[in-house]
Amino acid sequence: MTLRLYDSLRRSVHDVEPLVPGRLGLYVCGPTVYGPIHVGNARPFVVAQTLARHLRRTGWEVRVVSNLTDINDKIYAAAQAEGIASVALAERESARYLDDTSRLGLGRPDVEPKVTDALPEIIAMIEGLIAGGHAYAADGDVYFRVADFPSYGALSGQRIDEMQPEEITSKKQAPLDFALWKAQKPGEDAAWESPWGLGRPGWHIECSAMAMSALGEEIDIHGGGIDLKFPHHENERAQSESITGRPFARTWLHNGMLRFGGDKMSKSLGNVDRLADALDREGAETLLSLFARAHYRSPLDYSPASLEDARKSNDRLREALRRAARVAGTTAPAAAGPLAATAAAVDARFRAALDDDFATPEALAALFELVRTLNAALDAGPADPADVAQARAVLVDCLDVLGLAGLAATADGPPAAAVALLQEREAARAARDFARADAIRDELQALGWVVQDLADGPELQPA
RNA sequence: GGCGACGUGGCCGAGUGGCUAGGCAGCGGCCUGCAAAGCCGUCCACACCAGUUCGAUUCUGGUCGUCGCCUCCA
Repeated sequence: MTLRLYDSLRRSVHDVEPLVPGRLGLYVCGPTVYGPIHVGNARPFVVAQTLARHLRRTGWEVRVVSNLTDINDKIYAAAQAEGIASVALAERESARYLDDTSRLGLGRPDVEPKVTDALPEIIAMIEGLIAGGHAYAADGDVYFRVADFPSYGALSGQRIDEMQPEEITSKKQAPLDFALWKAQKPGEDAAWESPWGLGRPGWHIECSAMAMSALGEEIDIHGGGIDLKFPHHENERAQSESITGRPFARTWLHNGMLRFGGDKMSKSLGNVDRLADALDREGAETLLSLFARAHYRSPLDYSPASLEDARKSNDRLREALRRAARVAGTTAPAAAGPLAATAAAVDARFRAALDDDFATPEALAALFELVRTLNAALDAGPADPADVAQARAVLVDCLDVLGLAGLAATADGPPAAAVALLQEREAARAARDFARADAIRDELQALGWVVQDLADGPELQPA
């Protein structure tokens, strides 16, 4: 099966043709670390990590690179507001970003470069741009000459003559020119040496430099939020292609925005839910399920109702896995029954859906088909344990791609007190004292355990 | 104002020129002491107006509306 992805530059879905057969390099723009990230910021991370999991499962060798921008105007501002050194603030927020995203349980990108570690590459690239006539130094600053890059605007669909840029700053030669290097300004407590004096890189150059450094001059896939398309990715493209004369990214991958209360979730609007808070409240699985429910390019509604839906669909998956585990035992996967056949078909459909522009909703639908078939088989009577084990294995395997394998985890058993109550309830039921039995069920509920009377006896599950 | 995306059933959310998306919720049934879980059946669609077509939710044009970008932004 061929991997197909939507390329923002070509504005269509196309077959992915890797630079090296069997291998894919993926660069995703990470955060500027000036404060805690919100749930929306997590979307590109989740898309990249889950896409990589799918690709690895289907035989690709994948290298994910995602940067931390730890030099930026906002970092100076935030540090000043707190009265601490900007370097200290960036380090603290970098660590916090790594902690927060790690809690999603999707692992880490293979490489996570920081701007502060990439100054030599950045400076070399700026020198190259100046040498090639694509950029010019001006009194400690360096600017990229946009007029020098004919296809500027092609990625974002902006036309240079239609753009209404801010008024020209004194050192720029043209309004659209953007900074590659900025001279240190008063109040900025950190600066780096360069051929143009003390200063720091502009916003866009670091991604070009770090992407090339980690993945080469041409990269397979470059991703990020769609709000980065302009100017960030447009500028990255201009810089990179000016210096190499080759396409920078073979596929530009952009995820849609998270909507919160009808608007894009963003720090500037203030309608944010911090990722750490959301993880505390909802847990990683609910958030990951929510992300998977919508196609990565679509806007995604983040609301109590959508979280509730995500939680409940996880419950359904968890319940099916639990039922299957009771029957499956430790049977070796040598199954060939009808359920195993369905499982195989669903696995194929799951992979095909993700290969087709990473259609997680369709992939999820395939899994629910297997859930329904599995439940029906379990309802129908004694099921072949090997078949059930096979179906369960496929479910777990597929869910793992989405970071949801934890739904198969067996919870810690109930405490002795709860077990005792359950036994008491069984005695009451045997005596047909249903009032007593129901009262005990309420007590168990209060302890956090739900009773289910199954065909082969009662079972306690975490509420 | 410019560029782009999109408008699907009670809600969320896929998809397709004629053939079941899926989840949640509702209704009926089975199972159950009851409940939960599950299964079966079922109601509720493709913003509006034209056009193309044997046939459009699916293509074309227009209208209205929503969202994103054009400034920091995942």
